[in-house]
Amino acid sequence: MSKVSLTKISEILGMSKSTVSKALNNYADVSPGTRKKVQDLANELNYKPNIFAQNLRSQESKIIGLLMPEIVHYFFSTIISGVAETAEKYGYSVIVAQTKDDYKNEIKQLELLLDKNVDGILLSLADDTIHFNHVKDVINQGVPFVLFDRTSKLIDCNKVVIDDVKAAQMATQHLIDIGCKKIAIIRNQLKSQGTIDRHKGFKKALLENGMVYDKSIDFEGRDFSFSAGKIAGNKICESHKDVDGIFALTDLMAIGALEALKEHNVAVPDQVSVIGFSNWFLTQITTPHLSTVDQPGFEIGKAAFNLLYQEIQNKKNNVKEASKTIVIPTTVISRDSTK
Amino acid sequence: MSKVSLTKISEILGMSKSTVSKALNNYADVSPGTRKKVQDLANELNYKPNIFAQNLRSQESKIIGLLMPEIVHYFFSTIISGVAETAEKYGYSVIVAQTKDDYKNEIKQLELLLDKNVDGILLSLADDTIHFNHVKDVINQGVPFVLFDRTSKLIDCNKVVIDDVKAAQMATQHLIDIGCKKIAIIRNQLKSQGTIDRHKGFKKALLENGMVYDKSIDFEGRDFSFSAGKIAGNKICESHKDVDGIFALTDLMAIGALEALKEHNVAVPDQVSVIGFSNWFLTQITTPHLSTVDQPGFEIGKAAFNLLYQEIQNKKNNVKEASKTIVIPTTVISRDSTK
DNA sequence: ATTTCAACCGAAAACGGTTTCGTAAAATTT
DNA sequence: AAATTTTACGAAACCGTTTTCGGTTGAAAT
Repeated sequence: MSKVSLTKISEILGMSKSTVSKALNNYADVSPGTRKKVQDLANELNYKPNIFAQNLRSQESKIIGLLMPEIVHYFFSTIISGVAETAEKYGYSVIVAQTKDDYKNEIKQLELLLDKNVDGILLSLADDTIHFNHVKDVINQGVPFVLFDRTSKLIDCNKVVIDDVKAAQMATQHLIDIGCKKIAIIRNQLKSQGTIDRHKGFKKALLENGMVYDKSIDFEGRDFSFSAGKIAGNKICESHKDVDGIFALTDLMAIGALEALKEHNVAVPDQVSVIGFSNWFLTQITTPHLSTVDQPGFEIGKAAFNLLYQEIQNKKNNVKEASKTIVIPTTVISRDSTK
Repeated sequence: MSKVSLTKISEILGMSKSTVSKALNNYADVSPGTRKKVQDLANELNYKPNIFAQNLRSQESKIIGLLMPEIVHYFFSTIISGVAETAEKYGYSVIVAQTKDDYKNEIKQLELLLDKNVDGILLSLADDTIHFNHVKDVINQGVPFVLFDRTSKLIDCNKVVIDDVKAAQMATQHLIDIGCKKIAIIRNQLKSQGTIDRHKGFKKALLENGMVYDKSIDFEGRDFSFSAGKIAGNKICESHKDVDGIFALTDLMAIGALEALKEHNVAVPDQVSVIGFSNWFLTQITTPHLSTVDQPGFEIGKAAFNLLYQEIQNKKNNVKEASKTIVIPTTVISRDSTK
């Protein structure tokens, strides 16, 4: 409990704290004898340098901030995991915070992170964020900063994303490949870039395969939820019996549709194939197990930290680099809901 | 970008940094005139006190560490959320780390948190942690410390838990109340305290209702997984057709059992009722929706932080308090898998 | 006119390290 | 033996705050 400091050690040994510091940090200008004396005593007293003092001197905390829409969310929790594990390798710790998809809160949480003097910030934008001054301010202050997943073209900075267009296209292509002739899409309002791009990818796949995009089986839910998926599923069962494939923009919507199909005694995948998006854990335990597109959160988190780390190094070395965007590849995972 | 410090402000205004500091911190011995001058300039220059210097002075970081077995885990993610939201109210941030249920890693992560000089630590023990010296060391160092969920009687400190015995008893009682006469239990090895207690609660409910505990329908899986639950479910369908109720110690096992029942065309809940444990999100979207016991992670996290905060205050004020254990109430949630 | 007492401000220590620079002693070269 | 270099150490500045403790004013009280 009795905090042992550099000064204390120097007093015990009767030398200056400069020498003690140098002995512990393996400076060349300290004799082997004194070095050993210092290190032995330091070990004996279980000396740990006071990190607050080190922070003050170096002006860095070795802590980064990770801010995202939700913590209780499979995808984002895999991102936390990826960021934390990667950060640890470089001696960094991660402060985690959530915006609850609220613009005002995003501003506040960003402020809180800056107040802690984190060495850098990783952010996934809130859904209703349409002004970006708070983000640009952070960047202009010179704080290393990386956007991931929910990004914006209006912000010039390093980013980590997936190719939603391509991913959605691949998912749709998968349905086509297994023989689906009439494919419905279940989605949210075309607000966020991700939704827009997935929708685009869906239509692209249809086009490239000479199929027509039919607006009447393009279902727009009020959100990304299970119940929104179920409502759409019900409509399909009731009014569009010729649909033999469903692409839902989220796993949750897909599972909602699955339940609707079950209740209408529509066999999956025999009568209708269903594919979701994200590869949440729960897709492995539905009946039938849900085909989906893997959106690798761990990899995204890992890449985001690595980019941020680069920025931190660049800042130290006073080098400027142009912003880049890393695209993490996605893969279609075929399970029992498509065949 | 040009960092504006107290000293800089004092130089511009031609006064001492003591006065500037006092003006900003509303000390009494500074005249209204100078106070205004200082505050105006501080606002104009967008002055933010350097938190590293403050940390060094106060020897506190306003950051706590949250260490738990897994991050990608519904229950634990709700705990992160509860801790983070509560901590924010008191100006604290939360560093999140995971042990991956590994004893060695637990030691390492604990060390890393201490190295960051966090003001306190919240820990949920790894499954294979059976020696507690690393934990006791932390406590003996005087670091505010609270155990939650996975705790140990061998560690004397503040704790936040649920009453597993009672919760399991209530779950079993629910099955009994709806008319189940032969209730199987699906569980893991009786290793962790949680498992032991839930098993105890199960037997207690049977006893209190004059029912016999039948060892042949007590299924021990190799872990808490979906597949372990499914294996048990299969055995029930094949060799114990008289079973009309299943209590699984985790939701995942319950859902595995559900799948097995489905594949054997056993109707849930008409022929067999199933109840799980934890109220993971996915219980709301299975078919049928799974009855379960709510294990309120958010509340647990909230209570854990509040306890830790008390400890931090007590440490500042040099008061010692006896350790206490807070028990967060659980409730049975009846859905479609029991009736 | 002297004492008393607020009111206001600043010097300096403290928090605990790191790092630059100067210098004395020892070792080496002329 | 003198000049030069190397080795080993310490003084002191610095990072940016907070806070104690005096001290200097001016106004009020005697």
